[in-house]
Amino acid sequence: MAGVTHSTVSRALRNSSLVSLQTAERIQRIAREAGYRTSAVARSLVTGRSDTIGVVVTNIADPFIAGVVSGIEETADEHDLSVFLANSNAEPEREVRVARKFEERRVDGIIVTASRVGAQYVPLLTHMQVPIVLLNNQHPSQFAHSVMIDNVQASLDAMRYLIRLGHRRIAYLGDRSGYQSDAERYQGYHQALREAGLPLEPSLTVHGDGKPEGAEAPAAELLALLQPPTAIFCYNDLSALGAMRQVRKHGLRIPEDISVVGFDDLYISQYLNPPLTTVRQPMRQMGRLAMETLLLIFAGSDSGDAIRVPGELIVRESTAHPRK
Amino acid sequence: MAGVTHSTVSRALRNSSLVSLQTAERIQRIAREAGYRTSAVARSLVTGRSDTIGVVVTNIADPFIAGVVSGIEETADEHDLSVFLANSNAEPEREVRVARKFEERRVDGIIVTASRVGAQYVPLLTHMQVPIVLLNNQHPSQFAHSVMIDNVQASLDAMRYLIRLGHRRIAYLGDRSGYQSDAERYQGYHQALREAGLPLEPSLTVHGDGKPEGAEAPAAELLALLQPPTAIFCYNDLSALGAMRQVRKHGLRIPEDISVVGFDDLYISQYLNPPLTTVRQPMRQMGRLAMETLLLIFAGSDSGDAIRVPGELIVRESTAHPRK
DNA sequence: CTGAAAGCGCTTACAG
DNA sequence: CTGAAAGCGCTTACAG
Repeated sequence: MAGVTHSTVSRALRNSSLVSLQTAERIQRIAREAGYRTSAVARSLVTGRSDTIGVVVTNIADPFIAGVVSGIEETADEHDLSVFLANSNAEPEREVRVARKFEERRVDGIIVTASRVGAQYVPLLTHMQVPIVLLNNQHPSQFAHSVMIDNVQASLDAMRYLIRLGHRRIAYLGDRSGYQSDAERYQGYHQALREAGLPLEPSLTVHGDGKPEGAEAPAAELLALLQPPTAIFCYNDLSALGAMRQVRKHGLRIPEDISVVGFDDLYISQYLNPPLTTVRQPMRQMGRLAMETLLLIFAGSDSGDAIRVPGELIVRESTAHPRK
Repeated sequence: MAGVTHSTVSRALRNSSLVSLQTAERIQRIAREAGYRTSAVARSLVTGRSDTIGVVVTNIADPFIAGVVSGIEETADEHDLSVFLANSNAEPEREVRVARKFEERRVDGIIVTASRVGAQYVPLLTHMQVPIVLLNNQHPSQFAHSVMIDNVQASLDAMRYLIRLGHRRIAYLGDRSGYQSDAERYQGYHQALREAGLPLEPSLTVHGDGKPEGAEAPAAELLALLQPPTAIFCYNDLSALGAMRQVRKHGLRIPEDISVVGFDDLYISQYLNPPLTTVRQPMRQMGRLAMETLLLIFAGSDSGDAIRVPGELIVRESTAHPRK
């Protein structure tokens, strides 16, 4: 106690204009000396806002996701919001469970990255009291708010580039089928082939799981073909990593014998040997956009837009003209 | 209202034994149908526990840190704790600021990864009300609780391996000097040289910044030496990435012309070309240990130990016997 | 087994 | 500019 009440202290600490400058300063000094720290939980209870958001990710160790979270955290911090982080392990039930937990914690909003929540779960998420923004969600749904990379345009760009180099037999090494981003990237692949009058050969489309290990077997299949492809367009950089290893195992050189293109432009991709040609997803900026969408919702301007972010083809040394 | 009071509802939802099974079930059903979600913030206010921990990291986009956070989150989730995540950008003031913010949020504990908080800040952290565990902290300090990789042993192992291969001119490409992990890894380097009766040549020790870009200039210096090293022991895998690129730029081959060793064993290191020989830090497990230390403190068994985790040398294809 | 009461630590109209 | 009072949504002894 410093001679005043409760209320005055509260006002002094929040810099209310309803308190004289000198008492305010005195109180702040005493508070500092005593090591007083306002209880954000008590404040939340009365204000009804927690100044907190929840981020659910499939796996924080995935470098794409870590980049996105970095952008989210940065923006949240600028606005004095704290962020809860939870992994879903790409399990839909878990995703719903952690979202519910966030709701109990009275977060002001939730961002879900690469949501795996399918049709059966959407209602559970939709009926939550908390605004939700989806980033690169893997199931088309009626969510009002989302931030997504423009997969079709981006893979179209990458494919057109390969075709311009002279490639005629281009393979697509996808993610597990069924997810939206895989379907859209395949769509770009397909469309580019059609544009160029090239046949869509089924044996040139294979599926991994978005990780290096998972890409090795399908890449091997491709290389074992009677007429192997001269270029492989991969679902993401991690898949490209597995494909490249497999290419080397077969004694082939990149890009002389076969070109490889990735998707994401992970931080490390420029340091690979050879540096990887890929489509850049501006992960940090996408995280930022998702957070800003939430901020807009908090401010009441509920636009309800689905934001599409363009990808950018980054040409490096893993691609070249085909052999013959 | 379902015919009972406040208190009974609270008891029913928390599965208290002080309530009849049938009323409990009825209440739970009604709660579910009404979409009722307990307010964790109100609960925290009365219980005095938030079931929440804060994790401060230098940069979540760093793959080592993402691995650690993954282990923390996993363990926290198993114990029904939610985790706050904040980046410090390796700025000591910011680190203190976010730790304070966590204190306001009444987290039950804090884990700081790769703390950059130097001597002048330690008191600020020490005087907090919340238990703190440091993971790979970068300044020796009087913190009771810490989890650290055994840097000296690990780099000793790596160096002994290189010496056994026949290398006599081995360089150390470190982090910015002044940090504990750099100092300790250098110590292992130094000690191994002494053991083998090899001279400690100053020009063979250079400093980067723990990132690929930052390693390129010092690596170039090394390669420009009249007698360049036959092996480079790098502070971490990211530095090794930059060093390897520089080696290639100089037209040299790895490992035929020069061997490269990293530290961390990032997920992607096994997929590099060539796959990187490195010291594995069990990041996930280290995160888990930090969280378990916090759990122990919560349970009152305040051991006060500093945990040292051994590193493991992983031999891959970036190392070989020296040329001549 | 259930209810009535107090209280966790704040904020914020409402008076003065 | 400051104080007294109510209340945010829970939990938990205390009675019964």
